[in-house]
Amino acid sequence: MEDIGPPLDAETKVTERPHDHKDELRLWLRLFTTKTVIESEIRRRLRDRFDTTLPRFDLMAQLDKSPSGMTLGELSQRLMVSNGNITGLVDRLVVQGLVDRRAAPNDRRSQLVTLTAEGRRTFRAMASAHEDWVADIFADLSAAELETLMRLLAKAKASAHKSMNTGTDK
Amino acid sequence: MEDIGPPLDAETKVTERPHDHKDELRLWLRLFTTKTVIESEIRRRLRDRFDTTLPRFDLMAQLDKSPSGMTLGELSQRLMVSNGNITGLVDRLVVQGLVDRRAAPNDRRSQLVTLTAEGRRTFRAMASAHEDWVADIFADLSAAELETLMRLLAKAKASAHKSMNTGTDK
DNA sequence: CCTATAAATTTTAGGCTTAAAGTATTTTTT
DNA sequence: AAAAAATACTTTAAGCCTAAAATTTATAGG
Repeated sequence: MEDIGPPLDAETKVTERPHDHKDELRLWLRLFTTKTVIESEIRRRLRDRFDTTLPRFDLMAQLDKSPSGMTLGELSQRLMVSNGNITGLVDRLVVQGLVDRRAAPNDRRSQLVTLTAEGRRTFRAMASAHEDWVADIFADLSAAELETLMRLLAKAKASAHKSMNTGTDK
Repeated sequence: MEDIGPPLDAETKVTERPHDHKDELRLWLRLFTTKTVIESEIRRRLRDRFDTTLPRFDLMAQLDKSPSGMTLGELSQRLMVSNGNITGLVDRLVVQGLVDRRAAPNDRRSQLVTLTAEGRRTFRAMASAHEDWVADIFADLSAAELETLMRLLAKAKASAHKSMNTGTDK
């Protein structure tokens, strides 16, 4: 039998005897490693077959969905990365001739970024291969399992967001 | 009606008419963003409350589990990062006085890395807070949902590993 | 013993990333 | 209109990360 120690009063019980959170920790570790394994495979393929990187691919994917172009600020928000990061990423894509950067019509602070014709052609080829890679990576999961994962990950993300606002110490 | 084009022989059918893989793509995107959201929150808390980074925390976690120390090569494998990366991380932790680096007994090529007394004390405090953060982040998921996620992520990881070895073009 | 190969680590060059400070422009307030 | 605040972006300093080349030490074969 388990020794539960001396009796505790009601107020201190929870903090004195927190149930352990090893399961959540294990889940977080597994989420982390699963993502790492998949991501490093995708990065490797992008590099080997298209001589590009995941951040550049992601940026181009956003632009492909916005034919009229996006500002650096919009890209920063969509890709969830800092402004300064986008500056450098766009710089390198401009050098490669895959995107264009031009002044926004009404605001001289802003710049509109668009795919060049070559950028669009290149992206479409990469996206097609990428879709196949991902399908291959998840090939062993049934449609029902995919759906369950989608739902639970959404729930996890929502839970995480909630804990950021109401969390122990922000 | 859809024009399915000329008849295809059995061998080429699958590759000529792949069903679309948008679901897998969406799942990958969700896995990615879920991990990003959680990870950036954890990084922020590690920085704000302990003035450290996730890679350093992860490295110290490995050392905490190996009281007799680990070589740089072992750390590299466990953390799934390159050798050169570990060199720099250990350098910075040595400067901070959190880890020690000493020659391995039987092989002058190797070095054994261990937590210092302060490193161990510091890590234990961080690990305890970290466990609480993660529990908080996943608070809205039931035990059954945690278990399902664990299982499906393991399956996804296994599927990914398989596709790396047998994949379209390695 | 000597040479070739392997293993452990470091170095190098380059890219990604952030937070914080700085610049230019626009909008709001007074 | 002038001053103040906000917005869009760039720069800076520092850390993380990789692949590939280089260095040092160990091991194996002759």
